Amino acid sequence: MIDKPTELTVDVWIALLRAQRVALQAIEADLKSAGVPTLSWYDVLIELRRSKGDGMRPFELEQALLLAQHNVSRLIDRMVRAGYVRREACTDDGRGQKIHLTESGQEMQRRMWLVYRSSIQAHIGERLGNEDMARMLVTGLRSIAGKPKGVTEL
Amino acid sequence: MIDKPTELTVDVWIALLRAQRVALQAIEADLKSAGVPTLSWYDVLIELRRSKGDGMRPFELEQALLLAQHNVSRLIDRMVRAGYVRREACTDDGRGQKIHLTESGQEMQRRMWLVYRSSIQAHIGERLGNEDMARMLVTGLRSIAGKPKGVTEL
DNA sequence: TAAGATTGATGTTTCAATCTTT
DNA sequence: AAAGATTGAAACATCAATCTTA
Repeated sequence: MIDKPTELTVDVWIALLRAQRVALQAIEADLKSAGVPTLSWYDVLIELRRSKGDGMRPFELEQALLLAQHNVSRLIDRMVRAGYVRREACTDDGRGQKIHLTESGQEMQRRMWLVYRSSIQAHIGERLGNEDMARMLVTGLRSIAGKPKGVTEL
Repeated sequence: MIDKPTELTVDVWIALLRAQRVALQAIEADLKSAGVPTLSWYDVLIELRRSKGDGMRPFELEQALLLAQHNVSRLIDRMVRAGYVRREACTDDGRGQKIHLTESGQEMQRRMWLVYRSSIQAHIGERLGNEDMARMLVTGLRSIAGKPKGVTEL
Protein backbone atom coordinates (compact mmCIF):
# COMPACT_ATOMS: atom_id res chain seq x y z
CA MET A 1 0.00 0.00 0.00
CA ILE A 2 1.45 3.27 -1.10
CA ASP A 3 0.65 5.40 1.90
CA LYS A 4 1.50 3.04 4.71
CA PRO A 5 3.81 4.68 7.25
CA THR A 6 6.96 3.02 8.54
CA GLU A 7 7.17 2.02 12.18
CA LEU A 8 9.53 4.91 12.72
CA THR A 9 6.98 7.36 11.40
CA VAL A 10 4.31 6.01 13.70
CA ASP A 11 6.71 6.18 16.64
CA VAL A 12 7.47 9.80 15.89
CA TRP A 13 3.81 10.68 15.78
CA ILE A 14 3.07 8.89 19.05
CA ALA A 15 6.05 10.57 20.68
CA LEU A 16 4.96 13.95 19.37
CA LEU A 17 1.46 13.48 20.75
CA ARG A 18 2.79 12.32 24.05
CA ALA A 19 5.49 14.94 24.48
CA GLN A 20 3.10 17.76 23.79
CA ARG A 21 0.46 16.32 26.10
CA VAL A 22 2.85 15.77 28.98
CA ALA A 23 4.44 19.20 28.65
CA LEU A 24 1.12 20.96 28.16
CA GLN A 25 -0.46 19.34 31.19
CA ALA A 26 2.56 20.22 33.31
CA ILE A 27 2.57 23.81 32.12
CA GLU A 28 -1.19 24.23 32.58
CA ALA A 29 -0.83 22.85 36.08
CA ASP A 30 1.85 25.42 36.85
CA LEU A 31 -0.35 28.25 35.57
CA LYS A 32 -3.26 27.04 37.59
CA SER A 33 -1.34 26.75 40.80
CA ALA A 34 -0.08 30.28 40.23
CA GLY A 35 -3.70 31.42 40.02
CA VAL A 36 -3.58 32.76 36.45
CA PRO A 37 -5.73 31.88 33.42
CA THR A 38 -4.99 29.11 30.95
CA LEU A 39 -2.66 29.11 27.95
CA SER A 40 -5.37 29.90 25.42
CA TRP A 41 -5.91 33.20 27.19
CA TYR A 42 -2.19 33.82 27.15
CA ASP A 43 -2.07 33.15 23.44
CA VAL A 44 -4.65 35.84 22.81
CA LEU A 45 -2.95 38.30 25.17
CA ILE A 46 0.45 37.86 23.57
CA GLU A 47 -0.86 38.10 20.01
CA LEU A 48 -2.64 41.32 20.86
CA ARG A 49 0.45 42.66 22.52
CA ARG A 50 2.46 41.95 19.39
CA SER A 51 -0.06 43.93 17.38
CA LYS A 52 1.29 47.03 19.14
CA GLY A 53 -1.95 48.73 20.01
CA ASP A 54 -3.47 48.35 16.54
CA GLY A 55 -5.71 45.57 17.78
CA MET A 56 -6.53 42.47 15.83
CA ARG A 57 -9.53 41.21 13.91
CA PRO A 58 -11.06 38.00 15.24
CA PHE A 59 -10.23 36.21 11.99
CA GLU A 60 -6.58 37.18 12.40
CA LEU A 61 -6.56 35.67 15.85
CA GLU A 62 -8.21 32.63 14.38
CA GLN A 63 -5.35 32.11 11.93
CA ALA A 64 -2.62 32.90 14.40
CA LEU A 65 -3.99 30.55 17.05
CA LEU A 66 -5.31 27.79 14.78
CA LEU A 67 -8.78 28.09 16.26
CA ALA A 68 -12.23 27.88 14.72
CA GLN A 69 -14.13 31.13 14.29
CA HIS A 70 -16.84 30.35 16.81
CA ASN A 71 -14.22 29.42 19.38
CA VAL A 72 -12.45 32.72 18.97
CA SER A 73 -15.77 34.44 19.30
CA ARG A 74 -16.50 32.82 22.64
CA LEU A 75 -12.98 33.02 23.93
CA ILE A 76 -13.14 36.78 23.38
CA ASP A 77 -16.51 36.90 25.12
CA ARG A 78 -14.97 35.44 28.24
CA MET A 79 -11.93 37.66 28.12
CA VAL A 80 -14.12 40.73 27.68
CA ARG A 81 -16.12 39.70 30.71
CA ALA A 82 -12.87 39.28 32.64
CA GLY A 83 -11.81 42.75 31.56
CA TYR A 84 -8.65 41.76 29.69
CA VAL A 85 -9.71 42.82 26.20
CA ARG A 86 -12.33 45.04 24.60
CA ARG A 87 -14.10 45.02 21.26
CA GLU A 88 -14.08 48.10 19.05
CA ALA A 89 -15.94 48.84 15.85
CA CYS A 90 -13.88 48.36 12.74
CA THR A 91 -13.76 51.54 10.67
CA ASP A 92 -12.84 50.05 7.29
CA ASP A 93 -15.04 46.91 7.39
CA GLY A 94 -18.53 47.17 8.80
CA ARG A 95 -18.80 43.42 9.34
CA GLY A 96 -15.79 43.22 11.59
CA GLN A 97 -14.34 44.55 14.78
CA LYS A 98 -10.98 45.11 16.36
CA ILE A 99 -9.96 43.46 19.57
CA HIS A 100 -7.74 45.48 21.88
CA LEU A 101 -5.83 44.73 25.04
CA THR A 102 -6.92 46.60 28.14
CA GLU A 103 -4.52 47.82 30.82
CA SER A 104 -5.52 44.90 32.95
CA GLY A 105 -4.92 42.55 30.04
CA GLN A 106 -1.39 43.87 29.59
CA GLU A 107 -0.72 43.36 33.23
CA MET A 108 -2.03 39.82 33.15
CA GLN A 109 0.11 39.01 30.11
CA ARG A 110 3.23 40.13 31.97
CA ARG A 111 2.22 38.26 35.07
CA MET A 112 1.52 35.09 33.14
CA TRP A 113 4.79 35.27 31.27
CA LEU A 114 6.78 35.07 34.48
CA VAL A 115 5.05 31.83 35.37
CA TYR A 116 5.00 30.50 31.84
CA ARG A 117 8.68 31.00 31.18
CA SER A 118 9.77 29.17 34.33
CA SER A 119 7.50 26.40 33.31
CA ILE A 120 8.90 26.20 29.78
CA GLN A 121 12.38 26.07 31.22
CA ALA A 122 11.47 23.35 33.71
CA HIS A 123 9.62 21.10 31.30
CA ILE A 124 11.46 21.73 28.04
CA GLY A 125 14.75 23.54 28.56
CA GLU A 126 16.06 21.39 31.35
CA ARG A 127 15.36 18.21 29.47
CA LEU A 128 17.15 19.02 26.22
CA GLY A 129 20.57 20.15 25.06
CA ASN A 130 21.02 23.06 22.64
CA GLU A 131 22.13 20.85 19.79
CA ASP A 132 19.10 18.65 20.12
CA MET A 133 16.75 21.57 20.28
CA ALA A 134 18.22 23.17 17.19
CA ARG A 135 17.89 19.95 15.21
CA MET A 136 14.35 19.29 16.37
CA LEU A 137 13.35 22.69 15.14
CA VAL A 138 14.88 23.03 11.74
CA THR A 139 14.41 19.58 10.27
CA GLY A 140 11.61 18.34 12.46
CA LEU A 141 8.83 20.21 14.16
CA ARG A 142 8.67 23.09 11.72
CA SER A 143 8.37 20.77 8.78
CA ILE A 144 5.34 19.22 10.40
CA ALA A 145 3.76 22.50 11.43
CA GLY A 146 4.21 24.20 8.07
CA LYS A 147 4.28 27.97 7.78
CA PRO A 148 2.05 30.00 10.04
CA LYS A 149 -0.55 32.07 8.19
CA GLY A 150 -0.84 34.86 10.70
CA VAL A 151 1.48 37.74 11.43
CA THR A 152 3.48 35.87 14.02
CA GLU A 153 6.71 34.40 12.82
CA LEU A 154 8.02 31.50 14.81
CA MET B 1 16.90 34.72 36.99
CA ILE B 2 17.79 31.11 37.36
CA ASP B 3 14.88 29.51 35.53
CA LYS B 4 14.57 31.76 32.53
CA PRO B 5 14.51 29.78 29.29
CA THR B 6 16.68 30.70 26.30
CA GLU B 7 15.01 31.90 23.12
CA LEU B 8 15.81 28.55 21.57
CA THR B 9 13.92 26.74 24.31
CA VAL B 10 10.88 28.92 23.85
CA ASP B 11 11.04 28.38 20.09
CA VAL B 12 11.12 24.64 20.57
CA TRP B 13 8.09 24.74 22.82
CA ILE B 14 6.12 26.93 20.42
CA ALA B 15 7.07 24.67 17.52
CA LEU B 16 6.10 21.57 19.49
CA LEU B 17 2.71 23.05 20.33
CA ARG B 18 2.16 24.10 16.77
CA ALA B 19 3.35 20.92 15.10
CA GLN B 20 1.15 18.77 17.26
CA ARG B 21 -1.86 21.02 16.78
CA VAL B 22 -1.48 21.18 13.00
CA ALA B 23 -0.95 17.45 12.64
CA LEU B 24 -3.71 16.55 15.09
CA GLN B 25 -6.25 18.76 13.38
CA ALA B 26 -5.33 17.32 10.00
CA ILE B 27 -5.58 13.77 11.26
CA GLU B 28 -8.88 14.37 13.07
CA ALA B 29 -10.24 15.90 9.90
CA ASP B 30 -9.26 12.80 7.93
CA LEU B 31 -10.97 10.55 10.48
CA LYS B 32 -14.10 12.63 10.41
CA SER B 33 -14.34 12.68 6.66
CA ALA B 34 -13.93 8.90 6.68
CA GLY B 35 -16.93 8.72 9.01
CA VAL B 36 -15.16 7.09 11.97
CA PRO B 37 -14.90 8.24 15.61
CA THR B 38 -12.19 10.52 16.97
CA LEU B 39 -8.65 9.67 18.10
CA SER B 40 -9.52 9.37 21.78
CA TRP B 41 -11.80 6.48 20.90
CA TYR B 42 -9.05 4.93 18.85
CA ASP B 43 -6.66 5.24 21.76
CA VAL B 44 -9.01 3.24 23.96
CA LEU B 45 -9.66 0.64 21.27
CA ILE B 46 -5.98 0.05 20.59
CA GLU B 47 -5.04 -0.14 24.27
CA LEU B 48 -7.73 -2.72 24.85
CA ARG B 49 -6.61 -4.65 21.83
CA ARG B 50 -3.07 -4.74 23.17
CA SER B 51 -4.40 -6.18 26.41
CA LYS B 52 -5.14 -9.36 24.45
CA GLY B 53 -8.59 -10.10 25.75
CA ASP B 54 -7.69 -9.62 29.39
CA GLY B 55 -9.44 -6.30 29.43
CA MET B 56 -8.18 -3.26 31.26
CA ARG B 57 -9.12 -1.46 34.44
CA PRO B 58 -10.24 2.13 33.97
CA PHE B 59 -7.28 3.37 36.01
CA GLU B 60 -4.92 1.55 33.66
CA LEU B 61 -6.49 3.30 30.71
CA GLU B 62 -6.16 6.52 32.62
CA GLN B 63 -2.40 6.10 32.95
CA ALA B 64 -1.87 4.86 29.43
CA LEU B 65 -3.84 7.69 27.87
CA LEU B 66 -2.88 10.49 30.25
CA LEU B 67 -6.49 11.21 31.05
CA ALA B 68 -8.23 12.14 34.28
CA GLN B 69 -10.32 9.47 35.99
CA HIS B 70 -13.67 11.13 35.41
CA ASN B 71 -12.86 11.61 31.76
CA VAL B 72 -12.11 7.94 31.33
CA SER B 73 -15.33 7.14 33.10
CA ARG B 74 -17.41 9.15 30.69
CA LEU B 75 -15.46 8.18 27.61
CA ILE B 76 -16.20 4.56 28.44
CA ASP B 77 -19.87 5.43 28.97
CA ARG B 78 -20.09 6.71 25.42
CA MET B 79 -18.19 3.81 23.95
CA VAL B 80 -20.43 1.36 25.79
CA ARG B 81 -23.47 3.11 24.37
CA ALA B 82 -21.91 2.87 20.91
CA GLY B 83 -21.34 -0.83 21.48
CA TYR B 84 -17.57 -0.84 21.10
CA VAL B 85 -16.68 -1.88 24.66
CA ARG B 86 -18.37 -3.51 27.62
CA ARG B 87 -17.86 -3.34 31.37
CA GLU B 88 -17.38 -6.46 33.38
CA ALA B 89 -17.18 -7.00 37.11
CA CYS B 90 -13.66 -7.36 38.44
CA THR B 91 -13.20 -10.65 40.28
CA ASP B 92 -10.16 -9.78 42.37
CA ASP B 93 -11.11 -6.21 43.31
CA GLY B 94 -14.69 -5.42 44.17
CA ARG B 95 -14.23 -1.69 43.64
CA GLY B 96 -13.16 -2.06 40.08
CA GLN B 97 -14.21 -3.37 36.73
CA LYS B 98 -12.64 -4.63 33.58
CA ILE B 99 -13.26 -3.01 30.24
CA HIS B 100 -13.37 -5.34 27.26
CA LEU B 101 -13.48 -4.83 23.52
CA THR B 102 -16.59 -6.10 21.77
CA GLU B 103 -16.56 -7.64 18.31
CA SER B 104 -17.81 -4.41 16.90
CA GLY B 105 -15.07 -2.54 18.77
CA GLN B 106 -12.41 -4.75 17.23
CA GLU B 107 -13.82 -4.11 13.81
CA MET B 108 -13.88 -0.38 14.34
CA GLN B 109 -10.29 -0.42 15.55
CA ARG B 110 -9.19 -2.12 12.34
CA ARG B 111 -11.25 0.20 10.22
CA MET B 112 -9.90 3.26 11.95
CA TRP B 113 -6.31 2.09 11.63
CA LEU B 114 -6.54 2.04 7.86
CA VAL B 115 -7.55 5.68 7.85
CA TYR B 116 -5.24 6.67 10.67
CA ARG B 117 -2.13 5.18 9.14
CA SER B 118 -2.61 6.93 5.80
CA SER B 119 -3.09 10.09 7.70
CA ILE B 120 0.07 9.63 9.76
CA GLN B 121 2.00 8.99 6.60
CA ALA B 122 0.57 12.05 4.86
CA HIS B 123 1.08 14.49 7.69
CA ILE B 124 4.22 13.13 9.35
CA GLY B 125 6.02 10.59 7.19
CA GLU B 126 6.01 12.54 3.98
CA ARG B 127 7.35 15.63 5.66
CA LEU B 128 10.38 14.13 7.38
CA GLY B 129 13.43 12.07 6.46
CA ASN B 130 14.41 8.96 8.40
CA GLU B 131 17.48 10.56 9.94
CA ASP B 132 15.50 13.49 11.20
CA MET B 133 12.81 11.27 12.66
CA ALA B 134 15.32 9.12 14.49
CA ARG B 135 17.01 12.14 16.01
CA MET B 136 13.75 13.77 17.04
CA LEU B 137 12.81 10.65 18.90
CA VAL B 138 15.84 9.65 20.85
CA THR B 139 17.21 12.98 22.01
CA GLY B 140 14.09 15.07 21.71
CA LEU B 141 10.48 14.13 22.07
CA ARG B 142 11.02 11.20 24.38
CA SER B 143 13.06 13.27 26.79
CA ILE B 144 10.16 15.66 27.06
CA ALA B 145 7.50 13.00 27.42
CA GLY B 146 9.33 10.97 30.02
CA LYS B 147 8.57 7.33 30.53
CA PRO B 148 5.02 6.09 30.10
CA LYS B 149 3.52 4.61 33.24
CA GLY B 150 1.15 2.18 31.59
CA VAL B 151 1.80 -1.10 29.87
CA THR B 152 2.35 0.41 26.49
CA GLU B 153 5.95 0.92 25.51
CA LEU B 154 6.52 3.58 22.92
C1' DT C 1 -7.99 6.47 55.58
C1' DA C 2 -6.92 5.71 50.83
C1' DA C 3 -7.85 3.74 46.09
C1' DG C 4 -11.08 2.97 42.30
C1' DA C 5 -14.72 4.80 40.15
C1' DT C 6 -18.96 7.62 39.33
C1' DT C 7 -22.02 11.80 39.40
C1' DG C 8 -24.10 16.71 39.52
C1' DA C 9 -23.05 21.18 38.35
C1' DT C 10 -20.55 24.10 35.57
C1' DG C 11 -17.49 25.57 31.86
C1' DT C 12 -15.83 24.90 27.12
C1' DT C 13 -15.95 23.17 22.40
C1' DT C 14 -18.39 21.72 18.36
C1' DC C 15 -22.15 21.62 14.88
C1' DA C 16 -25.38 23.78 12.28
C1' DA C 17 -27.87 27.69 11.43
C1' DT C 18 -28.08 32.61 11.28
C1' DC C 19 -27.13 37.52 10.66
C1' DT C 20 -24.74 41.45 8.49
C1' DT C 21 -21.83 43.59 5.25
C1' DT C 22 -18.97 43.12 1.06
C1' DA D 1 -22.97 34.63 -3.34
C1' DA D 2 -18.98 34.95 -0.10
C1' DA D 3 -16.55 36.74 4.10
C1' DG D 4 -16.69 38.04 8.97
C1' DA D 5 -18.76 37.07 13.00
C1' DT D 6 -22.29 35.40 16.33
C1' DT D 7 -25.71 32.12 18.51
C1' DG D 8 -28.68 27.94 20.24
C1' DA D 9 -28.32 23.32 21.06
C1' DA D 10 -25.64 19.37 21.84
C1' DA D 11 -21.35 17.04 22.97
C1' DC D 12 -17.50 16.91 25.80
C1' DA D 13 -14.35 18.27 29.67
C1' DT D 14 -13.51 19.84 34.38
C1' DC D 15 -14.33 20.60 39.40
C1' DA D 16 -15.85 19.21 43.61
C1' DA D 17 -18.39 16.03 46.05
C1' DT D 18 -19.80 11.32 46.68
C1' DC D 19 -20.03 6.28 46.95
C1' DT D 20 -18.01 1.69 47.61
C1' DT D 21 -14.54 -1.53 48.77
C1' DA D 22 -9.56 -2.38 50.32
